[in-house]
Amino acid sequence: MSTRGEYGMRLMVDLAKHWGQGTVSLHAVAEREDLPEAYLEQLVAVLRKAGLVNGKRGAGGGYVLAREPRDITAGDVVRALEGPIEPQICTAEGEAILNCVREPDCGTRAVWLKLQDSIAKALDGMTLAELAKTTTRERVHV
Amino acid sequence: MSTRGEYGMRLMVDLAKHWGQGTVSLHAVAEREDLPEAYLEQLVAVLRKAGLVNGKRGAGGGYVLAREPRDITAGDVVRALEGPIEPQICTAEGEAILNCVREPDCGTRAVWLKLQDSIAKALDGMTLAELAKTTTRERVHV
DNA sequence: GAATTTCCGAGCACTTCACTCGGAATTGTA
DNA sequence: TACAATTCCGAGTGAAGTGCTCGGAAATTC
Repeated sequence: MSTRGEYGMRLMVDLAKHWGQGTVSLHAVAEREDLPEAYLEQLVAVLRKAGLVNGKRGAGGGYVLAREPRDITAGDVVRALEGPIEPQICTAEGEAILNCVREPDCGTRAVWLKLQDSIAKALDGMTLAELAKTTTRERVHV
Repeated sequence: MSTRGEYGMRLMVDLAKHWGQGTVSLHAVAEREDLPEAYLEQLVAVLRKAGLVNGKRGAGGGYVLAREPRDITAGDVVRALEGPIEPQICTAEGEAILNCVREPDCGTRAVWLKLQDSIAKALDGMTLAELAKTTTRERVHV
């Protein structure tokens, strides 16, 4: 997981916190979250193309979540920024690609399938609405 | 997850399959698994330093698992080859490092903590013994 | 028309990935 | 003792990805 996912998530959670309050400029987000603004521009472009945010140009413009915070999951954000959740090539999400040359049902495939499933369940189970109003201490019990 | 993890896992599962049959040469593994032998050399060096395999030099030499297959988990292998399981800096395994500048309990931290926990549980729950004797179709139900 | 803001593309230093290569040290076998 | 098979070790390399910066065009509001 790179900073793309981290920064992007911070950005999206920030937008979720300001849901219903009109557009939010990247400048404001960058300052609040202490992130490089020019870099955020790149990331938000990807999120926009993925249909997760809408941008409005001009003075007083900014970004808004394209859907309600409760309808956007952490999985949506991660998938947009880091690509599909697939630890290995032989576990592509959606398609069943088998590239294990010698054995089509190699034992190691089980590892990646289970891992992928585990990651996807964890990320798809969290919505921006939850993340926006909850602190770590309350939510996570490791 | 890079090919280091994939190749390394295939290597370890192969060794597990030949557990009790003496040493296995990298040449044999590379041929069976259709992997670049010279590259495997690098990976197995890491696994050896991590105490997961033992090497024996000379003709008829090769590698053996350092412990019984049921005492080595997929998590051991991944951690050795890909580093500690930590999706973000702020979720280092073992230590509690907080580097979120503005908010020490930022909401996004919950994402990474939950994700990390999920990955670790999945990987630490699979042993080489299981993987060695089971095919994908039997084990995984996605 | 001027300030603000999103859009867009290019570029850049750095690191990692996925290897290859050459060679030394060790061990079994003929 | 020669030799082949191995593990060990370090260095190097091309391609890709990371994490940015920069310049500028287009749209919108005041």
